[in-house]
Amino acid sequence: MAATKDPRPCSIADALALVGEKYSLLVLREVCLGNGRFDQLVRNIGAPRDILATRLRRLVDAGILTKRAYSERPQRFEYRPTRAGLELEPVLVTLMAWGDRHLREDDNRPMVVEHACGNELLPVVVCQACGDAVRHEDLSAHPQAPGWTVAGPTAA
Amino acid sequence: MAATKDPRPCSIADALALVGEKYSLLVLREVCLGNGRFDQLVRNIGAPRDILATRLRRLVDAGILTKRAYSERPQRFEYRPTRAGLELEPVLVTLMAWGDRHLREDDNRPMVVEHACGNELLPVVVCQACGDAVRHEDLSAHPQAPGWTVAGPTAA
DNA sequence: TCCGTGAGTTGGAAAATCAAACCCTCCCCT
DNA sequence: AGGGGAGGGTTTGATTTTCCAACTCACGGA
Repeated sequence: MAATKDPRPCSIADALALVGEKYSLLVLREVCLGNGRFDQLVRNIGAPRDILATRLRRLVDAGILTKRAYSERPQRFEYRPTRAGLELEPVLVTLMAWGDRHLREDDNRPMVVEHACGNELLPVVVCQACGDAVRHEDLSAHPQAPGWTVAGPTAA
Repeated sequence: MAATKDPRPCSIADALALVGEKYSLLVLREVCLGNGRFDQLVRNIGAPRDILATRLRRLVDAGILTKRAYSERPQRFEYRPTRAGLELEPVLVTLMAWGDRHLREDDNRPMVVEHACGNELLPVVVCQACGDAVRHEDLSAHPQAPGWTVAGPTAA
């Protein structure tokens, strides 16, 4: 999976190296929903069991999931998100909202998420400093390391 | 790439079916930075040229990228994000922030993004209704379709 | 004419995925 | 004591993808 010669140091690439493989983010979805058992994951995700076992090992090694026994004798396990894993949930809900908007005609969404405030969750990515929603035109990229060149209006 | 029997209708899965293949989101990163030419993409992403060609076709077909000629005679092309593509940028910056926080010791980030407000962009995913940052404990999932079962505190 | 650039395509070896079957441990039923 | 689950994986062999290097084609410039 390692992009053998990615010349760009990049946290997006690094993050995707951990969670960008097929099924990994769906595993996280299920685990965040509380469906952390192997057979649940197989059924709900539709992944081959061997692949799923590989992904789970990777995610545990990466510190995104933990494996806990929910029963000794017989030993039975459950995967749960770590804090780092939970912090990927905003990525999931943002991706879900994008899919709802662009991949479906209005309002046959497969799932609605409710926020503690009582409203349906419509996730918006904002700038922490000013609170404004992030729009492409308002961003400019500043590479900190060699290997980067950016063109156009976002140039350093 | 299609998960042949995913029993869960899910916009996260659908979105990942389009942009979840290896390199696709890195293509979007580059294109959002203004580096939309084939050879730039090859160099900056480090992907095999044939795979990249396949990904670009898929992303154009999906309406996430467009292919424009920036020169006739000789014909030279450039890929640019569509509106739908630009709306994935919040996912990218959120993922980048996660990688910066969890995958690097403090402050050798490869790239800093500046927001129009003058501050460094720290993306936060908030609930549009109440403005609060999204935290796992505040969410509850409500499946709208058959095939879903959720366990635990987020149950329907 | 020869070289270089941009934008891919082609061919074959190497790696990852898939589906189905299998295994092991325990528990329950009789 | 035997048989039948369930849970949590591993094994096997066929199918797909990826990977890499080399190649193509169209131009433009020296």
